[in-house]
Amino acid sequence: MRSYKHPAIEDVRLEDVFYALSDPVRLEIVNRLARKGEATCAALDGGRPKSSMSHHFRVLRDAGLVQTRNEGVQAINSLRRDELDRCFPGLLAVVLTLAA
Amino acid sequence: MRSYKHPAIEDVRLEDVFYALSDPVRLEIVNRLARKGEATCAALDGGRPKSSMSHHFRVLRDAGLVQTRNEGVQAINSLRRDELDRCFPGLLAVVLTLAA
DNA sequence: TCGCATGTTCTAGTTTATACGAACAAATGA
DNA sequence: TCATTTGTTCGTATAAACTAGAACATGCGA
Repeated sequence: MRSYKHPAIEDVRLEDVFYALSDPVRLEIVNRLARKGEATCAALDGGRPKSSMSHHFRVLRDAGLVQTRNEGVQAINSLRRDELDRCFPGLLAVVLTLAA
Repeated sequence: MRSYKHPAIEDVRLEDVFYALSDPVRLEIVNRLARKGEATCAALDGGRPKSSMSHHFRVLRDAGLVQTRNEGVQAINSLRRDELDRCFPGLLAVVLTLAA
């Protein structure tokens, strides 16, 4: 459980972001992270297996939406708000408004 | 070449819209339609085969993004701007700004 | 009526997701 | 040191997408 790859936000394509958001589970994750600020993977599984959640978080990381850091034994996830706002101004706000 | 299925905009889920926009070809189509207002399928193929374009337009229709009507032998496509703005306020504007 | 143009539908092939169990890695605490 | 917890990685099975050719339907003009 160590070393996550986070792409430079400039390398993220708009299509990648849309793709990441096209799955209900991931859209829910983004929505929850926006409200909670941070959350572990386990806190957001809906009874889904760990491997499935790990997969979805990875897609979100690859799309530049989520950043993950380790804290002890757990992984803390949060949105890359500032960077997203800089590179895709307005997008996150609309997504969070509509997904709420 | 007749009778297209256009879902009621209320039945369209946000994920469906994101999914439709997650393909570069389709994002390009949406972008072009926004500028041109209307266009036939043939006008927007980039040398791609007709069947591929037909597929992408169908995905866009199913996601509520595009409406198609027949005019003689050709199919005229356009964005469902007003309906999208009503059901997903702000979304199209952001998409078109960022995809430009 | 015949031929042409525009798209759709069908089908197949290849690729790409998704889901999930099992094995594994790392950190923590007993 | 050993068991526990959290999450990753691997392998595999199933489902869905993308691409594209071929056949087909429709409308129009010659």
